Amino acid sequence: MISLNHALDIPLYRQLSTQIMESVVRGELLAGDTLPSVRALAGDLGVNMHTVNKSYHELEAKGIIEIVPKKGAVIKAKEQKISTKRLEGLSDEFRPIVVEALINGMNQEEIYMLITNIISKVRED
Amino acid sequence: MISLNHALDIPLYRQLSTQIMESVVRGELLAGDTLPSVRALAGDLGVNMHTVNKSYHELEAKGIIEIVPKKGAVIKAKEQKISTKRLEGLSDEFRPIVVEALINGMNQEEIYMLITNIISKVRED
DNA sequence: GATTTGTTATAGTATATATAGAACAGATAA
DNA sequence: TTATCTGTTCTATATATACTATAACAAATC
Repeated sequence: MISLNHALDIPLYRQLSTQIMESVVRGELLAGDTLPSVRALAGDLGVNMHTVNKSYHELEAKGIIEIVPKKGAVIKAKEQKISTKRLEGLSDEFRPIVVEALINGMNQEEIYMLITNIISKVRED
Repeated sequence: MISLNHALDIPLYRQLSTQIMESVVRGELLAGDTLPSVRALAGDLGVNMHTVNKSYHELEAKGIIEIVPKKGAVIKAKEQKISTKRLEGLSDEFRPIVVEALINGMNQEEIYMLITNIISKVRED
């Protein structure tokens, strides 16, 4: 179930993208599955159609779904090997948070455990 | 040396905060050291005084520096144990990026290696 | 033929980011 | 003491982003 929180300082369209990605990671959404139409999902979530549309296009840019005009959004098969470019992008995103962890006194091992806990949580929910 | 990139979609004040935190992690800035005045640093970096001021207050909110009005910004001693609240905050920040890594085909071990590489880079620079 | 689809366009509001200039009061240095 | 520097506060402007709202279009579907 998807739930958006207007109180967070995380954009609604991004919250939606992340939750759809988590569903894919959990195996709830499989390659070939179709996402609801932008209007239908917007109605369910109580947000504007354009907000859902923005999320879908973000997911398409990440290579997670394929949007077929006049038809729908389909989950793509997971990639086997991560591209160097995407790996660099992830590194840039991880870096400032890793720095924050280090400055708060966490060592490498503790960061590993935090990552492990997060992966468990994602798979649980 | 601090360098801000106007082309990135990362706010200037946040780029500054992150780079100061990296200097602390590297041991270039030690507890008790004083940061340049907001006007002086703004002049060096070619940005507005308020931008530096916002960065300093962000660092103060994170517990990294202490701003003494009319005097300056001083690096605080590193905390020994991370608080539960801050750990939850870090978890929330890590989560969407971990999900992105997983969805791009990375497994736990590969994420570990990425973290290790990032830590090395931060300490090198 | 009617509905649904993603797309495109226009418009409005709110917030965030960054700049600019001015003024204040306290601390520091000459 | 005087002058300078400090962080703070205020007003103002410009731009970008986020979100909503409404409308219309053409193609696919029922």
